[in-house]
Amino acid sequence: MESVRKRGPAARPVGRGRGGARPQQAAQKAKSHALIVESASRLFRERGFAGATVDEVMAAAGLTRGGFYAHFEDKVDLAAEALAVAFEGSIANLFGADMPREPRSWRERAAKRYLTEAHLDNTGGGCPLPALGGDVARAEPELRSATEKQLARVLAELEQRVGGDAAGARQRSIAFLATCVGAMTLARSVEDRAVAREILNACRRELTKDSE
Amino acid sequence: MESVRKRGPAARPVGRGRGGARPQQAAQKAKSHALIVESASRLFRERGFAGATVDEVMAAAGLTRGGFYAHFEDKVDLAAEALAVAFEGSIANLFGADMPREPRSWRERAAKRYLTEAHLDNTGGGCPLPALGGDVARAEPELRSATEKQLARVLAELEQRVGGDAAGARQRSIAFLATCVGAMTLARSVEDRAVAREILNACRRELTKDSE
DNA sequence: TGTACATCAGTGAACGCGCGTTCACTGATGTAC
DNA sequence: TGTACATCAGTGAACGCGCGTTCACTGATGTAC
Repeated sequence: MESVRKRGPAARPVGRGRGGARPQQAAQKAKSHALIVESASRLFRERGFAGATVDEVMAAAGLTRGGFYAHFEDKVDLAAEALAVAFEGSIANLFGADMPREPRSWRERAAKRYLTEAHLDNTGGGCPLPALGGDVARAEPELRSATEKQLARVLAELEQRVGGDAAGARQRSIAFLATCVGAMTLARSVEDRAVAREILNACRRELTKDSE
Repeated sequence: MESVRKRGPAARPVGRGRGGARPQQAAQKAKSHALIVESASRLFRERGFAGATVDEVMAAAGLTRGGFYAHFEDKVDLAAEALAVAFEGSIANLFGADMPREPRSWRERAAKRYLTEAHLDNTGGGCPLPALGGDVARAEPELRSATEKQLARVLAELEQRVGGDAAGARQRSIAFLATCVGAMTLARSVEDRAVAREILNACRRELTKDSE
């Protein structure tokens, strides 16, 4: 994970001699692929990129290790896809159709959803930023580029929801997200549940107070 | 690092037969000990607990691997000490005698110091919370207890500096710290320097704006 | 229609490597007599 | 004062283990003729 990656065209030699398309097999493979990525997305968030092994990810997807490299160039490649899937879930959770559109209501609902004990305990299914931000910071540039792209999406959505004067919307969006991510990071870094709760509650109140 | 630790009294058998104290040797050992912890503190922040090996830490301290277990029970033990040293530095940096005592000035100086490119690039010498928060969250409980203790110190200092009405001081302190930690986490998670800078600047402005 | 055959997702043993940890040893220090 | 000896910080080879990755193989699928 730390080391440089051997490159190469990885030329998938699809020289099918006579046969036509094999949609059945392709569909099966796509299904397995998605299963592997979902398993990885959860396991990586729970244990970090280095803490979850290729073996464990494949086993969680009901497969064996050997098949892995027919799906991914290497573990970093998997990490990039797993990260994207994790962001997808987070974005759907915070900006889905079930969320209010009025800024003040949205902020309250979003902060209540994010800064909660359920999320604290659900690292594997939660926001990838507190779960993997530290890992991404020291990983391959490709993972930071992937994160950057997803972060831009999150911020674009946020700008349409935070409310307040339009001029400061982007600044407030960034700070809102930073506070959420920092709060979860801090809350998960302490052992005492009461302290964790206090951190989450303090930030929730601060993010939904009137002046904001 | 993930596994449970073998316990045991680790009874250092100091049954000195005839000799008295050996202050020279003890002093030498203490010096080495401090060197190892400082090297670890930097390397762990840079690469994570799993990313820096016992070998590398000892080499950085000018020693060889074998001596390690005369200083520490295991790698987790080292991590706990390294974490404490990192917090010490961060606390000195934000609450030292060279910082203003007036709340508004302090906030400006603190945010300017923390949310800066120099800090962004200095993971190994910077705040342990964005650098190791994610690692601590999934590490041994002992590391979370250590973090909790240090966090309490940071918050106690913060409460005396953030300003505003006394009733909300703790809440504002927690949110202030969360925003700082989240901002650095986000900024380090993207590849484009301009984006990182925007994140840091947005949070700095938000934390020092008038209404706060 | 039947059959030979090409394809390919997935298997599982094996590889090389690096990690945390152990342990018999070394050499400098300084005390006891 | 001199010398034998106990102490102990640090050395470096070795250990067992688990990781990411490779590769020859299997068995199901479905096409070509």
